Amino acid sequence: MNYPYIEEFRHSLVEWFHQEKRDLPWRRTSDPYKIWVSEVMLQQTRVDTVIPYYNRFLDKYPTLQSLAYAPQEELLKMWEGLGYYSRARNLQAGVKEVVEKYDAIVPDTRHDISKLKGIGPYTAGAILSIAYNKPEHAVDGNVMRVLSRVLHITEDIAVPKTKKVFEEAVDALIDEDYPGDFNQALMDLGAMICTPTSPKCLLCPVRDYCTAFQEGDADQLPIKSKKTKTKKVKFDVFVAIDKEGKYLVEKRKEEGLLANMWQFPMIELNENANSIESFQHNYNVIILEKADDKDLNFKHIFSHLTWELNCIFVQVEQQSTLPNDALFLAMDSIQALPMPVPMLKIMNVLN
DNA sequence: GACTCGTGGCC
DNA sequence: TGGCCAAGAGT
Repeated sequence: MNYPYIEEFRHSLVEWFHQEKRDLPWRRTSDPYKIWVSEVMLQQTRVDTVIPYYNRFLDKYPTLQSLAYAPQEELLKMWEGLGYYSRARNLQAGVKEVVEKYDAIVPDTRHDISKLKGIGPYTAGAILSIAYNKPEHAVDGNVMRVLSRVLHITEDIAVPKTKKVFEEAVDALIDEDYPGDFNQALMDLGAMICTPTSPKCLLCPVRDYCTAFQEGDADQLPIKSKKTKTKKVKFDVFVAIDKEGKYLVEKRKEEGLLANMWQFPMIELNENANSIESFQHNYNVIILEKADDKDLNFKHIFSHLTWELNCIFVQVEQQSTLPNDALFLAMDSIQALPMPVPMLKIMNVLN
């Protein structure tokens, strides 16, 4: 885009934003911490999903200090159902570093803020531009979609290197008087007008500057290569209750999928193994009775794999010590633990 | 650079 | 219904 159209583009975009921007909770504050929380929650997550989590989270942790030293189990419970749970752990680590190393002031340079856990190129630019009014790019999926159309960029946005093209484009286009509004305007435009399918070009404030609109191929952009299919993994899930009416639960490993979340014991189904024997052996219990009348069998689809879960409801007796991170707990105690959605589905059946 | 890491909504 | 997505970051 050439001068003077850049200036007209900026003005039209920011003016539209001032008129049409959505009233969102994190737009009612200038607290860098609260904007930080919102940006982390919004990573790969829809606005409508985030809103109630955001409100509850800041009610519980209104300041950097209140989050920095919160118990991790409580923190995960606040994040329960939101997904990508490492975000919560990284956010707390970053917040703790700000409290201890930066005297509880969120850094205002890309150099420093990018060192914090959980803050990558996008989140750094979002916080700097929105909270500190710094002219920094914040390129997310929305921005790549909008600018791929406006500037008719046809490189594959699934290739990481392509993001640099868009960052340089934002650097050239950004409104240095209103960088936060400019960045948010691109995102709101992507969410409300310049949508992935059926873009509302006739309502677009910058269609006069949009090459794809002129070419009539906005719905063909951006170019994005496909992903690979998800793998399937089968488990038997043992919902085991003892004589006191307590259920056997265990804490997952501290790294990887659903790290540190709680679950009913799961035995992966292999061709050469008996899951019932494995369960009794691994957890030092014997099955007294199996409830064949109950039946719960369902799939849970993650972004990169699918669980096929078959629940087995049993009464058990403990024979010796349980493995680490496994214990029998009463139902109301289990409900205070952070559990992933597939386990919450099982919990619902028990109530 | 390719994988990993959640969930709910949409068509 | 299955695939695709939605304000990415870590490894």
